Amino acid sequence: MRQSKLFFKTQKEYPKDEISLNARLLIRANFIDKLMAGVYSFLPLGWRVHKKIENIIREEINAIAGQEVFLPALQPKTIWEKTGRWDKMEPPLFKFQDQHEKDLALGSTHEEVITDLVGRFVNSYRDLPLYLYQIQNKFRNEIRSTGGLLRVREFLMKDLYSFHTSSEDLDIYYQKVIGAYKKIFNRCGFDAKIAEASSGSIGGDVSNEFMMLCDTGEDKIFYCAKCDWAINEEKLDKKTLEKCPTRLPDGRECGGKILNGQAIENGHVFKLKTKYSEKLGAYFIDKDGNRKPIIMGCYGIGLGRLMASAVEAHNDAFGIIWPEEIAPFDIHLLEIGKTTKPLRIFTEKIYQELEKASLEVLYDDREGVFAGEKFTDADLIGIPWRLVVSEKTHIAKKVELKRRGQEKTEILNLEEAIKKIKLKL
RNA sequence: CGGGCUGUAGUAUACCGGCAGUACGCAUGCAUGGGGUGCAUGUAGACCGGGUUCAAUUCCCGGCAGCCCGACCA
Repeated sequence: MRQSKLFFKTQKEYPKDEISLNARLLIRANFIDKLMAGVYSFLPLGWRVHKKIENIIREEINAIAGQEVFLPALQPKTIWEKTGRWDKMEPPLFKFQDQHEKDLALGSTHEEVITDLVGRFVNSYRDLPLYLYQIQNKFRNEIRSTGGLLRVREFLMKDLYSFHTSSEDLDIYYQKVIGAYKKIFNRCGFDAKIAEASSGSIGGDVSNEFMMLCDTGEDKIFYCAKCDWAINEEKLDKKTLEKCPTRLPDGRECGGKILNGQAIENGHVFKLKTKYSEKLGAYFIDKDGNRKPIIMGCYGIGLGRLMASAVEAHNDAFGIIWPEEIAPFDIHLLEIGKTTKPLRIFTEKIYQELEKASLEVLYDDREGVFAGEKFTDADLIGIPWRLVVSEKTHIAKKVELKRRGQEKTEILNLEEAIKKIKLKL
């Protein structure tokens, strides 16, 4: 992508009135734009990051047999009344009426819709288990939006729903989802702690939150220094914890030291059991001919929040430092100094070679922009590798390679640089 | 929703009860070309409504909007 053509303009100042680090960086670096409190546009750079997160999630959920669907955001009051959540979810349910004064809601979550759907299609134990997910906009009439992208009123969520014939089968799949989630969060650049949590308005008796340690997080957790076990403070009814209670595969206790800190909740998984299936009439006939409610689980990840968390976790005084897998591009190619024809030909060739090597390149080909501004922009945007070309390197037939967040600059030829980048990627 | 703070060019800000200033941006020109370059010219602004006053961007009231604290939230 040629930067001169990119719909994008970094700002010289941080936005006033934004305290939240992710909002300050993402707005200033022009990844997102705020339309109103808790409602943001994703601009080309930001949308690329968002898409990468989306694809990572899709890959990992497909890998555990998830089938992607797309459910409506516009939902009738009737199904919400069946579960008793029409009144209970206000807020955060957005409610309004259509032309015919029929009550509607914008989906803040999709248990009702999916359970209604599955209930009408699943009749037999032979149809189960079933794993359906979507990546779709959720609308939440939050009392207050906070922390930039951390808590917004409209956002894309990956929500997966599983349907089983038994609790045992749910338990097995629940663990599979936890495994997939670990991979997703690792690929997005951080280790998540898996916290025992309370279920809130979603319900069910067991739930786990995927927590990223971060001083600006809204939740306080107690976590193990050795493994990924944790517990949300709200779940910890005053009993003190000294050692990690997790059972290792060999049956011993983990016994790791317990620490505490603030964390951001990036995902939440629930064992719903039959809470929704009973109310919405989602039953199946088992092997012995008995009619039983379907056993359910549900599993959510907020994509924008995940993106914000990555920014909160990876930055320095100069800007964002994207983890490789979710960076908007692999390489930021800068041509600096006065643009002369021979230099431009040299840089264009490098740009082509990089793309030929299947690398994603943002090419700062802007003319008349000073080196300092290009460097400052590059640091702010935070693409993992910076490749600089100038009259100096042109004469030497070399490029300068620097990794965002590290001091060292290397001067080498293009083939060596590509090799190096590919090894790290 | 309750509490607190705040609304001045695209952005960040200054001053003021009496014609609204600066920096960046943007446009044009010349110079320049390795960490937001220099000079010149131009461009663009008081959230909305009411009140007090000879006069309101400034003071008062009401809206609206933003941020922050509270709310079992992906």
